[in-house]
Formats: sequence, structure tokens, C-alpha cells
Amino acid sequence: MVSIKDVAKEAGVAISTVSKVLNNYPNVSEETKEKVMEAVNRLNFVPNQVAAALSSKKSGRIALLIKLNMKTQAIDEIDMQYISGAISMAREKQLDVITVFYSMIEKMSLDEMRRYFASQSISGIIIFGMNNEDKVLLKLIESQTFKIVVVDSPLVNESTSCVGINHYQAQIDVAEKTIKENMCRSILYIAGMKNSYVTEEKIRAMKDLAAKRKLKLFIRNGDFSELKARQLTFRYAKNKDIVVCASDLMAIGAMKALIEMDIFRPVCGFDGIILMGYVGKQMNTVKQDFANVSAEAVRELNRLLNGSKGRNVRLPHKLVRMKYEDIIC
Amino acid sequence: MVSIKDVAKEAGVAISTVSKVLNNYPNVSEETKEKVMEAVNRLNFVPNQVAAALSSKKSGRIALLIKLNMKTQAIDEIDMQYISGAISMAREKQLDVITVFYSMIEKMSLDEMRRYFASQSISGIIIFGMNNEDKVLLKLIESQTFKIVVVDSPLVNESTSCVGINHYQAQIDVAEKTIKENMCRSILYIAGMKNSYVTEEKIRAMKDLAAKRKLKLFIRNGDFSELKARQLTFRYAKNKDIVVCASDLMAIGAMKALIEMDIFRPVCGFDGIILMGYVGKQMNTVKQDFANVSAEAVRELNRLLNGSKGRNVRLPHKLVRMKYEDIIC
DNA sequence: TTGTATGCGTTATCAG
DNA sequence: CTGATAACGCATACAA
Repeated sequence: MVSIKDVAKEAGVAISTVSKVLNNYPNVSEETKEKVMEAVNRLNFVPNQVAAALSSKKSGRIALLIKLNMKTQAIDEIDMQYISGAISMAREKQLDVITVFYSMIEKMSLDEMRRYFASQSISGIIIFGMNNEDKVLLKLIESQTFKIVVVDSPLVNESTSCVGINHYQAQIDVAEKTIKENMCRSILYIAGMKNSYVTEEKIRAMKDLAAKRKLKLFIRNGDFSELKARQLTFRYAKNKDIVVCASDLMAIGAMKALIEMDIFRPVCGFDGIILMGYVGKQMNTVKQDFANVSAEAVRELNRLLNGSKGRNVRLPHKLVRMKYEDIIC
Repeated sequence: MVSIKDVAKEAGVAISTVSKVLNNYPNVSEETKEKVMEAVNRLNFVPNQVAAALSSKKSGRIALLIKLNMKTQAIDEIDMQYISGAISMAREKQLDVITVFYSMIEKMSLDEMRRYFASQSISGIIIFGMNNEDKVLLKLIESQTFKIVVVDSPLVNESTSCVGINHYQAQIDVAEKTIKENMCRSILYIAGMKNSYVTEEKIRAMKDLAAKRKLKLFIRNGDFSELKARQLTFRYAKNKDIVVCASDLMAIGAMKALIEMDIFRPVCGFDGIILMGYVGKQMNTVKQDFANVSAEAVRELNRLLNGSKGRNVRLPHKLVRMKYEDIIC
């Protein structure tokens, strides 16, 4: 393995000079800079990130904390998009990424968790799918031990940013569009999980929308479960004009139930997963660009690591109808 | 951050002694071993893997090399299962995992690739979705610079193992079962990509099966594309008795085409992706446990890292029919 | 502007 | 069986 020492020898300068050139230090003459870069290219040198991390204590290593859905693989695409988006951006920003699943840390205490990440030389964490029952994570965020970006949860402090689409507005947009298209008066809203931050946002959106348009709103928790949405639909949809769902998976469950009941009600979903194109009926939904959300999260984390303070970052969303013809390839 | 030095002080021994205890060296007395472990627990010490990697040069860092499907997210679940299976097993085996996508390295030369992995202190690599046009990867394997496990490609040498199900047998099993159930005489086989290792295996299986049962076999490449399978079905399925597909996605494309053609032909797929449960018609398919395949790959890589020689590892498969009722939750 | 020296947290090689 | 001590590859305060 060719090291910085080899480069130094090749260029005829000191190790520290090479290091300075590589890290864009100001006080280096153009001349030596060139000499060094030539040597770097000639030897095809790539800095050892592990050693750099150990030495500088800044590491540039970040962790992706992901909550794997154990129940269905139908929405694995969401996590996959998160991962790939993050890794791409991380490479651009020269960050090293490790992927961690909730299951690996869920039984840890705050201290154990801190040590775990510290032992990996992690300096920044991106948290996906967090809800307000993840007490230890909450404490981790409050402790400000690490720079953290939380996706889709409104947690912000000096060292913590949140990124995500505007769930409130997105929920209003998709529901309002579908309501207008079908002239509905009463709504069955199948919400997500009670302890999820976005669920509250979306419920608030639906309430505001119902008030504004003077609609009857009937809310039940579907827990992001397709089966539960199916059951709720069987039970409550008949005397409603529309079924609004907080996720595509639930929308699919609702739609399939309606077909079995042999009645028609417009249904709209949320997320824009590919599965929506396969269920036969088109539905309005909110298209989130998960890879982009995740890439933005990395970008924001990088900002935090460079000393900026936490903030709230909102990303755009789109309304779409997913058709089989459009998604196959 | 509490380091090995703190532990040594706490236990009243030398740093090197602590290291020996932690790494299960033989020549340590039970007594000191206990003292050290007590100190470790008292301080809640976790070894810094980055430092360990740097020092030992053995690293225990492995890379997952994954070919992201850019066309459709319908099969993201496969990669996701690969990733989660690998990470879980890696944690068990105390290995550090980084995820790398083909897109990040596809333009590299052999040397660049070597240096890239070396710079990350990677000592082992698991390659998913490789085909025989990945020339640089082939050379990387031949060079034996790293311990490598290849999933689903029959590449083995001193430092390289391959793992995966028996695609030949699995293809025979699922096709034969479907043929028996429907008394077919002529087959449309929609194969995968020409340059894929498994494609050859499966075609061989189909040929052997056709010969054995005296069936007419008509083969076309579907390139794992749903759209292409759809077109091939429109074109060729009418005068065949059955459509056998090398992937579920193609099977879905074929089935949807048949429905539009308003004719019935039994269709069977391969992989067991969740989407199969959503298309309305049940089909036979081969269920691969991707997470398990991946976990096995990590286990095998760990063996290689510990000095064992490369070998061929075959994993079991199952035949299933995926029903909507069974997969929702 | 450049070079020297020290340390990051481990592992590993020797003495003792 | 245990303990100094030298690497590992790099960053950085400080000296030149």
C-alpha cells in the first residue's frame, strides 16, 4: 500500500507538506503543491481514510440509522432509496458511511449508544423513521454528542437539523385534489402510527382541510398497515365519499377492499412507491424523492460537521398518479 | 472517550495485556483476564475499531458491492435484503461493513480499484449481481488482492468463494412443477441477460428438462426486463402452452400481457419477490431467502479472512405460490 | 513556506 | 505470563 510517506519521498518533501497539500492548507507554495500532486498521480495515491479518521478525530464517518420494516418488503424501496441517495452524496462530500439498523442498537442505553458510535469513530448520524417513542435516541439528540440530521421529525437544536418534505402541505394537496376531482362531502382518513411525528402533521392537515371546505372527517389509525387499512375500509368506507390514506401501502389495502366490496370510492395515498403502479386502479399520491431527501440529509449533516448550526430544511414534493404503463421498463 | 489505556490503568496492568485479553490471546492467566474484564465492564469500554484496523492491517472491514437497479425500484427489496442480511451477520462476526455501489467504481482500472479498497482498509469484498462483462472485477478476483465472496457467480480460487442457491436445480424444479400441473407440451422460456452467469445455468436447466420430458422449448432473452417479457409474450405466447420466466418481474410482465391478450397460459417466475402477491394471479416461483444468502456470504468471507480457502457454497431454495392474503400485514 | 516531532487507539514483537 | 515499545498512516502544533 502506497502511503503518504512514499509520496513525500517521491516528491522530495516532508510528510506534513504532503498532508497540507492534500487538505488544502493555505500556506503552501504553488510550486511544491504541483510537485506533490504529480507524485500523488504518479503513485496513484489515495489517502487512507481510516488513518485520517484516527488521527484527526474528525473522522468524516457518518452513520445511517435505519428502521427496517420487518413486516413487509413492499416498501423496502424506500429504505433502499434512502441508502443509495445518502451514499452517493457522501461520496461526493468525501464522507465515509456505515449503515446501522435500529435492531442493532434498540436495547442500548444512552451511554452504550454513545460509546458504540464513538468506537466506530462516527461523528455524524442521520436518523430515518424515528418516532417519539425512541426515548434513547431523543436523549442522544438532546445530549448533542454527535451532529445529527433527523429525517421527517421536527427535532432541531444547535447540533441537530431535520430535513423532509412538508408533510402538512403535501397531505392537504393530495387530499384536496382528490376531493375536488370527485366532489366529496365526507372523508375516511386512515392515519399512520400514533407515535409517529408525521402522523400528527398529517392529521392536522386533514382537520384544517375539512374545516376549510366544510367536510365531515372521520379518522382512524391504520398504523401504516395494509391489513389494518383493509379492515378499516370494510368497516367504515361504505358511508363515506372518499378514503384518504397516510401511506400508499394503506391506500392499496383500502383500494383492494373496496374492489372486494364492489363499491367505488376514490382513494389517495402518500409516498409514491412503485407498487402503486401494479394494483390496477390509479390513485393520486404524493411522490417523495427519497433518494433526494437522503442526499439532502447528508449535505445538511456535512454543514453541521463544518460548524453550522441546526435548522429545518423543507424539500419539494409532487402529486402524481402512477400508471403501470409508466413504471415498467 | 474511554480508551484501552484507561482500562489498563483501572485494572492495574499494561496496555498490551488488555489487548491480549480482548483478543483472546492464549497466554493470559485467568486472574488477570478477570481483572481486565471487570475494568472493561466498569468503564463500559468498547474498542475503537478504526484504531484496531489501522494497527493490525487486518481491519475486519468488508465491502458490500451492489449493483443498483436503476430502471425499477420494484426489486429494491432484493438489494435491501442483501444489505440487511449482511449487516446482521457482520455484526455477529464483529466485522465492519461499508456499502459500495457499482456506479461508484465502474470506471476504475484494476489498480485504482485496488487502491480504493485499500484506502478504506477493506480486506474482504462481497460482490452481488456480477456478470461476465465486469472485466475489471474479474481481474480483481484473479489478482487475489482481497478475500472475495461472489454471490450467484461460479468464481472460485484460493481467496474467492461463491455462494448462492442451485439455480440449475431451482429452475428445473419450478418449471417441472408448473408443467406437470398443466400438462404442457411446448414452452416459451424468457431468459435473463445474456452476460449473466445464472442465465446460462438456467437455460441449461431448461434444455435438460425439455429433453428429459420431450417438450418443445423456445428461448428468448428478456434481459430481466418486465417490458421486454411483456413484448415477447405478446409475440410468442399464443402457440405455446406455458411461459417460464427467469425472474418474477418478467413473469409479472408476461402475466399482465396474457391477461390483456385474454388467453390463459400458466406462468412461473423466479426469486419470490413480494410484488408477486399483488398482481392478482398466483404463479409458481422459486423463493430465495436473500437475507440468508447474504448472511452466508458474510460467514464465508469471514472464513476466508481467517485463512480458509475458497469454495463453492450452495444454499437451499423453496417453491412457493405467493398469495395476497399471505403477504399483507 | 517547509520540516520536525508528537499523538490518535490499537496490535504485535520482543524482552523480561 | 506480563510489560515496554515500536509500528500503522495521517494530522497538526510548533520550530526552523
